Amino acid sequence: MVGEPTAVSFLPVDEQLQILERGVVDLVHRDDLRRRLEQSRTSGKPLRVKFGIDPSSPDIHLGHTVPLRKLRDFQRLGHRVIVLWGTATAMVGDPTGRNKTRPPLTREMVESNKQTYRAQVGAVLDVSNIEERENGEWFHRQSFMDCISLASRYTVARMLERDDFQKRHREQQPIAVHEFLYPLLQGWDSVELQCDIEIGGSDQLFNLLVGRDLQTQAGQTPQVCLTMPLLEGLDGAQKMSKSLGNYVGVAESASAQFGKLMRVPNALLEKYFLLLTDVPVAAVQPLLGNPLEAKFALADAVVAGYHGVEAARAARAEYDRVHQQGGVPDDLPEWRPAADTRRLPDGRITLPTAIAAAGLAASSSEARRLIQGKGVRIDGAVVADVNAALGPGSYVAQVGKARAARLVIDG
RNA sequence: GGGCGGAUACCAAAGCGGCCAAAUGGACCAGACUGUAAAUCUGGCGGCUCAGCCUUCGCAGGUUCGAAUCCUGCUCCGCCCA
Repeated sequence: MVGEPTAVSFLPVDEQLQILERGVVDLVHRDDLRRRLEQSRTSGKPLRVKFGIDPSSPDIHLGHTVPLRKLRDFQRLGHRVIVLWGTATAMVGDPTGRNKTRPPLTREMVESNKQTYRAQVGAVLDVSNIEERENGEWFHRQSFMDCISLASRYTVARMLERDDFQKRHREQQPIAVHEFLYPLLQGWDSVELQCDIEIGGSDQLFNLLVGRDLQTQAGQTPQVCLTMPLLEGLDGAQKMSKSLGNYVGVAESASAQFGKLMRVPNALLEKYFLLLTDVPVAAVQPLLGNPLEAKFALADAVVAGYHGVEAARAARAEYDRVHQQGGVPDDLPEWRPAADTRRLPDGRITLPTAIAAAGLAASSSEARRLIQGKGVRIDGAVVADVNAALGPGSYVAQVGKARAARLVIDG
């Protein structure tokens, strides 16, 4: 989705504030933000709003879009969005929320992650109208003595104020010295970029606040810090993350996104509406009375944002057919036996072999167990026989309600 | 630098010479129920050409008819003292 043309003149401050405060967790300080908005409106000068992205993983999901959407709000209101690629900081590794030291990334990994990331950020922001920077610009050319100088601006006691450091310290988990440096690096970015505002996840508050201190020391007006909630994933418990498998990817197909959003726990519906859609708060409440309908509305809104209204409609129709009428999904992945696929003497392929080879099960042993557990259907009929085998032909194989493929076996 | 203790499957954690592919809980998968989700119940949860066979209990050797369990060395981790 692409933003509307940049506003020529700014909206009244109260209207801007109303939009900007949606979903926000921390705002340090609200009065500062108001003052800055007033100044920018008077002077006609947009605010500089920074968001740092450490390209430490290659894909972005709906959890990442929460702060990105906030940036988009700023962008649409005519402010200057700065996406700061943490090419240097990604190699240090943000200790936030970690209970152990992050493994360092190589420069190559960082660069390739950045490329994929960048393409996906465009799904939320108008990337033709942002300022892109890298903190490698300054950190890669600074000397060790610069680093010492930066480190001297903050005390150990202040670093230890952080919950996660405190916890690790108390539990006698290791904290590497460079981890103390991370917040300083992030804060220094704000000095270099002369930010008016920095946005981050709510776990980033400490890092954002360090930026204020460093800016003050550097003679700049300290930035406004604005944090957004962390979004729980589909399991309803943990933060959305790729490694936990509880995510909805920005780059996923419309039907995949739709199906996943229909699996969001009811308890999270309101939060998802607030953070992932533009549906007015007042309009959300009445929807929640009927969780199923609300969920359809949510999935519609989100999928339409990434794939368009038509695709969302089609995804919904498909969902209806597949999940509510037990049908078969569109766009079945097609599997054909490879040359080395094991066959019976008569040329047939056993079902467990085919199911596993087609990627519907992790192994033929698992496929076998699934069959025994009545979890496998061929052309809509449950297969009970572990020793079933497929001759030439085309079959629709389904495992559970989510996995399906078309098996095409030649003679 | 000194003194202890530990490394078991995705995670946590039993086992301490055969009855161990390895208890139990969580996560996860499938089934029943449910127009979503949740709850509940059932089954599964190393691999294979699967009533049998093969590979696993930090790594490498050794003792034994037989080892996750005993011995030796190595690596890593935690605790306590300095």
